[in-house]
Amino acid sequence: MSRGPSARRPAPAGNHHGIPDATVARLPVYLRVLYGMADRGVTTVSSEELAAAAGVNSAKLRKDLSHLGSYGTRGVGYDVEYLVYQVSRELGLTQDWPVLIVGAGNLGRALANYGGFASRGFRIAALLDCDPGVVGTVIARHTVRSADEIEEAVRKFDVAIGVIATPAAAAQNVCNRLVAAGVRSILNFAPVVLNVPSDVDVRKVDLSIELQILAFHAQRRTAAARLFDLPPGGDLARGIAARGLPASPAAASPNGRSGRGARAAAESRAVAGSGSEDDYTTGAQAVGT
Amino acid sequence: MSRGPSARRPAPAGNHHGIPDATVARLPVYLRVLYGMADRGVTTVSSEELAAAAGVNSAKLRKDLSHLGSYGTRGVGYDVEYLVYQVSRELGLTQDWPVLIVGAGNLGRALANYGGFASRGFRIAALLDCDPGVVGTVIARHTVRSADEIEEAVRKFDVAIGVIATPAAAAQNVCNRLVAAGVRSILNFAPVVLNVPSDVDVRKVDLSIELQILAFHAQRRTAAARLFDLPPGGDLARGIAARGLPASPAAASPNGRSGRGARAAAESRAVAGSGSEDDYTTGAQAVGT
DNA sequence: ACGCCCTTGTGAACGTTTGCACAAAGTCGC
DNA sequence: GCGACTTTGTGCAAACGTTCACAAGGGCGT
Ligand SMILES: NC(=O)c1ccc[n+]([C@@H]2O[C@H](COP(=O)([O-])OP(=O)(O)OC[C@H]3O[C@@H](n4cnc5c(N)ncnc54)[C@H](O)[C@@H]3O)[C@@H](O)[C@H]2O)c1
Ligand SMILES: NC(=O)c1ccc[n+]([C@@H]2O[C@H](COP(=O)([O-])OP(=O)(O)OC[C@H]3O[C@@H](n4cnc5c(N)ncnc54)[C@H](O)[C@@H]3O)[C@@H](O)[C@H]2O)c1
Repeated sequence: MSRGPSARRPAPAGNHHGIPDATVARLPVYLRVLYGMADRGVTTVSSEELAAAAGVNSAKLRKDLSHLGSYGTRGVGYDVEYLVYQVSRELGLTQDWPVLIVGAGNLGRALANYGGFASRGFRIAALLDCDPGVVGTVIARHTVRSADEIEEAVRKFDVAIGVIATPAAAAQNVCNRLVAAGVRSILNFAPVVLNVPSDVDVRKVDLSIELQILAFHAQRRTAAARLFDLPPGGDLARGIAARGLPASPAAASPNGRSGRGARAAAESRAVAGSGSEDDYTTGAQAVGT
Repeated sequence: MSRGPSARRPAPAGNHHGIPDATVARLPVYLRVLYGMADRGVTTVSSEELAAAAGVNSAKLRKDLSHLGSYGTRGVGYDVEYLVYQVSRELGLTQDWPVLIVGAGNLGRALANYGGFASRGFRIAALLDCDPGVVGTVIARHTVRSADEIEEAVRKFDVAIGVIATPAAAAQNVCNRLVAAGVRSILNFAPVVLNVPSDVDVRKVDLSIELQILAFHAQRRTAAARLFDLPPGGDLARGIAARGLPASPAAASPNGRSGRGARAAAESRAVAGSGSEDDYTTGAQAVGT
């Protein structure tokens, strides 16, 4: 697995297995919307309505659902309850998934306390940490166990999904142990590229990356706003690209005036070494997801 | 914005703006790896090495970097420090980004306490909550303010990025107020599809969706393992698709024996109404990201 | 000064995803 | 029972993303 390109069935015509990744990623959204509708007493929904609620194009929604089978009724729409069942089944949510959380720090605790965790069949099997001061404490009804017990916990609770919420420096090691213990699905919160065998499926959640993507677009927006302050063909990027770090650090945020005001450029951070205790890296694993 | 399809420049030949979204999403990973290398004293890196460390194909890495300009040296590779600077600049990280966090619960607190937050120029401007019991308390050196002050805080701190860490039921409302106050970049942790004007950029982080995607692949894996227990052309999905909920609830996990043992199917959850206090939905916004 | 060798940058092929548009299929009113 | 109307399911083309493979370019040894 490891959601890289590599393995994926070419999806032969009579496609019953081989649901596109893009579709799989949207099914949980549809499911959440469907649950909401069921709660409000809606019994039937058209692709148009469902698509609007999920924020997608209705054709895309129909194509997505068509991968699961023909569960709609032409002229009417989809039966909400029935569709909930079908989507749940396809996603494997009709069974329970014991989840092991490694790292009971800020994030691990938040996850353990999170109610929505259990709502789709994910059950916290155990919570591990290596800090003797934390081991033994109780978090959300779970007594934190020692990180030495990874293998034991995986076996004992038949853990299928491991969550890594340790500092980046420990993540690869924890990952290796989870994999060695038989875990094949890992959700990684540490900002590291994990190195895993190809049959292991890793997904990452990286807050910092999300913020950086937002920053990119935000910058793009304000850059567009000052579009007319610059020479028409002007290319400020290549202008300073004559190699050797830019003459003036301030070159990065030229002609100040912009919507949000060009704040003091934090050059030292951008130019040289690390920024946090967290930086770290090794190995290879698909980066896109 | 709202990273949906809609707006994106066709990227005319002389492409200097219009970096593909897929590339933008990977730049932060490259950046992190580069920082790590800089810390270890590496001064030069080839696309092959950098790609391996980031877990991507080297051709993809080169193409990604080529969108920023020609910053490599043939026969040699890339200068680490220089590349760090260029990627940072492209992402808009050479300026500071004041971030406003709304919702100081489990997650909001974890975010506020998170050190790596500040490492790329993201600075927590303020932390808001609506619970009188929480307002006034101090979290990570920030005194929690009242959620009534959204507009004021946005103005006062020149907030560009808003983080929503409230329960799902409050998210759309908070979002509306952030947008009205001028925030154009939002990171949403609540499991809701936010409805925003097209010039607002929303990214979501949804733990539950990630787990569900993992569960899908995990199920697929174990299904493959029992491949030979079923009739060759057998299609258990359509078998019960003759409408009307499946005769026997257990139909979802037929012939038990599978790698991980078919656990008690949580039918009640899968079939009918909601599962958590969180389910909720409205509006439209791109679902893929 | 020259040529070898290494690595970048990119053209072109391929696979995946999206969205349009419409025929097929079913419902509902009469 | 039938015809009009609604909505699904899908063929197709365009957009987007990934990967291969190699020519162009630059450093370095001689
Ligand atoms: N807190 C956030 O908002 C946030 C946001 C994004 C990413 N992250 C990432 O998530 C991870 C956890 O963040 P956090 O804020 O909870 O950090 P934290 O320092 O609060 O907690 C980390 C916990 O892991 C434990 N630990 C360390 N090594 C371990 C090991 N080998 N085995 C088991 N446990 C071990 C520590 O004892 C500590 O309790 C970090 O990698 C961080 O970069 C956190
Ligand atoms: N904790 C997790 O691990 C986790 C994981 C995934 C998703 N989420 C989602 O993140 C969100 C926050 O999760 P949490 O665990 O921190 O919840 P929480 O209940 O611990 O905290 C929510 C906080 O938001 C505050 N709040 C409520 N309405 C508000 C409003 N209108 N304005 C400002 N503040 C308001 C509450 O007072 C509370 O302090 C939820 O939507 C949850 O579904 C949480």
